[in-house]
Amino acid sequence: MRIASFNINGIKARLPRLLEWLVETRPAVACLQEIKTQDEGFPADEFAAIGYQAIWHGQKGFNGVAILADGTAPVQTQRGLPGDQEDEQSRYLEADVNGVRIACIYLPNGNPQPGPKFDYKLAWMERLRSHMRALTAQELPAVVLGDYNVIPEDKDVWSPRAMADDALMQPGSRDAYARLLHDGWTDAIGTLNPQGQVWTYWDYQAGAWQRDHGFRIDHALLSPELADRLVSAGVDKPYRGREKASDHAPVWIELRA
DNA sequence: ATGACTGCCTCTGGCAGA
Repeated sequence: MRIASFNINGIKARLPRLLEWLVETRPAVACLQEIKTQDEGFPADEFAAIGYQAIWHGQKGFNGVAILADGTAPVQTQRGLPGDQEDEQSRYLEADVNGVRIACIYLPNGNPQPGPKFDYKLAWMERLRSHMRALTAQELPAVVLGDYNVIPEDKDVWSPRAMADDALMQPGSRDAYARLLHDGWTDAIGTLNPQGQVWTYWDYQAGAWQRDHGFRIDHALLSPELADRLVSAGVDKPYRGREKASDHAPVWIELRA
């Protein structure tokens, strides 16, 4: 069973690329981030035409997440991250698919830091941790995957020096991410690539793709119940090099049965 | 070098992204 995540940076602009990727790699589940559309604009029919059913949480202009499942309807278990009634940003969606709890996240970027956007990021990460602890308490086979907007360690970025002031790799961001791992969650791609140097994002600017100036910010965290079933994990890197590509590449995990 | 690109909604320039 393959479960994938793709920050698509605009579902309208990216639809042909997205459909192509689904047909070519055929994940059982695909989590999408940055759909950048209101609920009414979500192209559910286009996905149904290639055999995927979907749930989504849109927002006008930016953010927005969705969960697609091959040949079955995702059963929604949560829409929006709990813990703050005031938070109206669409960054969290959760569903059960084939006995696995799937949480699709688009964690706040946090730049510029310091500042209110960074404070929001850290507060969001605290809320995420609380909710993930609730998931592990239920002893569910669960995966929380998506764009975490955190570079976990220096080996996960082409140049720690160039990125030193970025919100993605501040100690506060990294510590909050490390706490999730300490709680018992397994970083699938990180665990299978201990040497680092695996990227999931390359900036549009400054020839970052051509120079392979990337970093790893899209992650799949597995609950203890699911970690035992991990077979492999990876990045669909070539999709970053196609025409009209997203600035992220898709990431995926493969689970036993 | 206060650089570089892309998408969105549109006050077609300003914001957001990372």
